[in-house]
Amino acid sequence: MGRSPCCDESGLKKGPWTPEEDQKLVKYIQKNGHGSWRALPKLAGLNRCGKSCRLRWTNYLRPDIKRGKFSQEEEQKILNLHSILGNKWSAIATHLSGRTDNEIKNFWNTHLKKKLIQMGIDPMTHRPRTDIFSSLPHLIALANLKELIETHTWEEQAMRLQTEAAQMAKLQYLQYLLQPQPPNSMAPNNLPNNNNIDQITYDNLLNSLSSMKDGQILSTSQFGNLDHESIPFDHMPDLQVPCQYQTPMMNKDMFGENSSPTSVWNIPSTASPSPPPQQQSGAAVPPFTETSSNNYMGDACRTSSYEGGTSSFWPEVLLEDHPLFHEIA
DNA sequence: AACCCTATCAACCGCCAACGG
DNA sequence: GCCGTTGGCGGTTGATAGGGT
Repeated sequence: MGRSPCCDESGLKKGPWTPEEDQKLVKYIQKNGHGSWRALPKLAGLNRCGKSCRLRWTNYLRPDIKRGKFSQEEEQKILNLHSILGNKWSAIATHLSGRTDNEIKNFWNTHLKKKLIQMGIDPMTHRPRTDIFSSLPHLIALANLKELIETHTWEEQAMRLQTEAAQMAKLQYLQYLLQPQPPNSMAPNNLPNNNNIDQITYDNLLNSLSSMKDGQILSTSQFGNLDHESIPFDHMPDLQVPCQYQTPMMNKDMFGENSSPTSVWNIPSTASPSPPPQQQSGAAVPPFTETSSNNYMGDACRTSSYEGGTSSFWPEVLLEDHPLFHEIA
């Protein structure tokens, strides 16, 4: 047993492909199909290894490849899929027609990963980060706030502080909504009896996330579509108490119109545990169940028991917990 | 203009599973 | 069942472009 020797063979060309080489490869495959990749280079008159030819074809020359910038819709889809599938780039690519796994991987590593980190969300678990670095943007904002105090009136400071607090609350709410939760979740008694956190709201949240520019720190305007009409901000303080919800395991546009029932984000209106979501036949991804949760999310989902419906999460640092907050206030 | 730094992405590397003799 | 071959995948690298100083 051993690695394929094809790439170790000396004398074969490496590095960027020339237009002539591309032409040879395309011409050959269009005429004969690729067949055995190992045999192809010789047959096509290329001084390359089969692996290099395969990669060039699948990542660049294939006629069905879509090039150019990723759309907001694609970006949102990648975020959704990555939260479920992790770094399974080829699996993610199957849901984005015309995009290669390599392209998606690059896009993730250069854009989306950074964006999530900026938001204080762990790009691997899609959950709020609790380490010191995750709070950096907030601390910087607070530092800026402190600086403002020295140059502004008390009224101006108070107004500014209020805005910052609202911003933090919204950030927390966003993070809370993005928090992966297990099945059989309990609804907190103190939330309104409605289903406001549904697919549309979730889509809005992800749109907010997607529309952020690289390096941008959250601003209140980023949540423009999350107002009192669409989400229960009146209950924001309650979000710090232990509570659970079912989470969306997939977005409706991920698998087309017939997505799994788990694509709807339900907040049960009673305190009784809700049944686990049922899987629809043909769903590309299994429903979120305790036994399969390892494949989806982080440890918390895997290890928690939800029979009794009681658990806690959200180890988020509150704005008022920060020493600077009191110093300013 | 020259240099440096950063972002981007095509291409490579190494590992692994599937397959067939 | 063993072993070699092959294709596929995810991680990483390095060339290049573009922006900033």
